[in-house]
Amino acid sequence: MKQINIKALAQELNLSVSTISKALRDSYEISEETKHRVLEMAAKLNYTPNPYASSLRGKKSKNIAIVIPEVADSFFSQAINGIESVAKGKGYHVLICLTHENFENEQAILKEFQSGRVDGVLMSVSSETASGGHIQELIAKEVPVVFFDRALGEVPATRIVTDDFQSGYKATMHLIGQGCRNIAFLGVSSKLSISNDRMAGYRKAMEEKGLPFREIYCSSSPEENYTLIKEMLQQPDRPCGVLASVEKLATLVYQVCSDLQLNMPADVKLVCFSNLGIAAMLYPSLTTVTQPAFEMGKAAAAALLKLLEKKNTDPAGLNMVIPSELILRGSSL
Amino acid sequence: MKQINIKALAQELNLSVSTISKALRDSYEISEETKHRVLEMAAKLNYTPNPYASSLRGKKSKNIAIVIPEVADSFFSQAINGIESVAKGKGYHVLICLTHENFENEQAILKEFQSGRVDGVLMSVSSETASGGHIQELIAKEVPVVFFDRALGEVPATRIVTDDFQSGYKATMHLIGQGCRNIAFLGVSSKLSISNDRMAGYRKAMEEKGLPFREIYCSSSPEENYTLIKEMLQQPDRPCGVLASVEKLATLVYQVCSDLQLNMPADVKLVCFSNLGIAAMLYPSLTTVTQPAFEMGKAAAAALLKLLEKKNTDPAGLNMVIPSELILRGSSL
DNA sequence: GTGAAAGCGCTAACAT
DNA sequence: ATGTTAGCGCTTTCAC
Repeated sequence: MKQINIKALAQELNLSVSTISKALRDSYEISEETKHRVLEMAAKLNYTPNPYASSLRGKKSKNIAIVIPEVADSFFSQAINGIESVAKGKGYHVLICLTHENFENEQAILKEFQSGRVDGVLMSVSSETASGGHIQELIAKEVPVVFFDRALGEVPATRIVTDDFQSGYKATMHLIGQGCRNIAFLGVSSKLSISNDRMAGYRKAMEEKGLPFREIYCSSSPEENYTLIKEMLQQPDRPCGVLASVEKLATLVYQVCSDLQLNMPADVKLVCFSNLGIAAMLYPSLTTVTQPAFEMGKAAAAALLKLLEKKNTDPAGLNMVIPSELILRGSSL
Repeated sequence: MKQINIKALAQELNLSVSTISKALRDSYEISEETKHRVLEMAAKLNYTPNPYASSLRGKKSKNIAIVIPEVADSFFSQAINGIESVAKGKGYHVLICLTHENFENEQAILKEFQSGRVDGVLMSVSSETASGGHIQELIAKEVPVVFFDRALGEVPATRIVTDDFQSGYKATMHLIGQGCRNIAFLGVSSKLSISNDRMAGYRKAMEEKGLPFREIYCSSSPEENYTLIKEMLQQPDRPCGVLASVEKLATLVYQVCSDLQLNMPADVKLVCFSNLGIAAMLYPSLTTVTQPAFEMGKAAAAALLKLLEKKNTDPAGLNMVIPSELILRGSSL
């Protein structure tokens, strides 16, 4: 890297480094004419400020991190776009870090952030994350953390979520309305907020109708999950309705049904929390609880930037709930 | 950010900062015992080195960037995982930057990288990218660039691609074999290597069989593309076979067929370059040219790290082609 | 085997 | 309105 720096600019213009620095930052102390000359020369020499130097100096990196389990998920990829759209406007850079649903990875990433690499963190916890020590530790080092979608109850921080409970309830009621009495809930992990809230909604609906619960916790291994779901659908009293809490599980239900020659929706009706654009083109088309992914991303980023911009007041953070939408399609009709 | 630094460690242990620094980097100059003490104290105080300070000092950031059009694409999300898997092993951090298929965005991102923010760049150019000045400029500043999938011909750099020409040929031959004579090719942009190579394969096949070309260039606007595809499929001599060069276009074909009440595969047969895991569950299931996304990501990252690690010899870079696989499914049978 | 000191590029007091 | 200077935290000679 050969790099033009402020010193080079200063020499070129016969000015001091501080004048250049101030001019570049549009300080009121500098005359318009000088600013102009500096900007011109900077453009001419193709000057790009060294972000490490100013981060080191200013203790602000203008970087924020998105910590999520996976990028190959319709919800997360849309949420990323929402986050990006607001971060970019405020001059922040976005680091995307993947935990692969693994707690150790998540810990390592957050540990790394204690170094000051990022000014703040937006996160959706991994399905293995049961405790929030690593998050608390980061917050203690004054790096603000905002949860979106998957929050951790024990950590007092701003959280932008959707109405998981309500959606779980509505989705279940829909399946019951379609004649299902034996309905299974496919959860991701007993630790995960979204999974639990969605399940609580499911339970409420089942309870109201006097129907028995049937809950299956899946792991982060597709192979294991495939087996779990297959076993479930091979039983004599197999469920006729399935509510899948995440996209990856719905895909497996399709696969298992195909392999077992079960007919959707005749034999098995399926509803899934998903933002898949091609849900309508699946066979059968997939009934989804579609989350406001882009909006959630935007809201989360806005909340984080607010925390970064001003000394915030609210210690526990705000709590925002954006509703999801149940979109009925062939898999449950 | 309150942060434990080397100085604090030094005071705590009654050693000098340089000794600490050397101990942490496992220098041969430092006694085993001291190293041990330092490491212990570092762990105890939860020390995390300030990456900005060492980047500033060492002129190496240990960051690499992935510059891609979108993250909501099966190929890219798999490639990211491949890249990550090798970067992590070598202690590199990965920045994911999205161009949204926009040339100005791409320029701005690469310009930014002239600052030394990253040590190297892995990229798949946007569909609007026609010239490589911005890339050349970055390379001139000694930031190595490696292309994966979408390369730019005019820029001499390492490129990891798949056999686009061959795959385009094979896919077209398959459609012809299924009885299609009127086959349309949906390209992304006349500028894009992958689009052109895939199209060249298509042309070769069509030429061999004496069939007329029918090529449509799509934009980056889904709405425009929908209209384009709809118009194409509404014509009296509508194609009975379609080869889509990217995933996003295939989705639109499904949509248009559904809206126009056209039957796939009876009325329209479709083949698409895509890595969608749920291709088999679409209706009809989608015949795909599936790329070795993960492997390409790994290979690209490995190539970049090699460039970073040693003063490389090869100025034009290496050229690696990993073959794709044509997977026949319902949409073309 | 350990320490002192210079300096990476930038910013912000504090002069002038 | 412009310049001087001290340091952000780290690495790396060079000395001891």
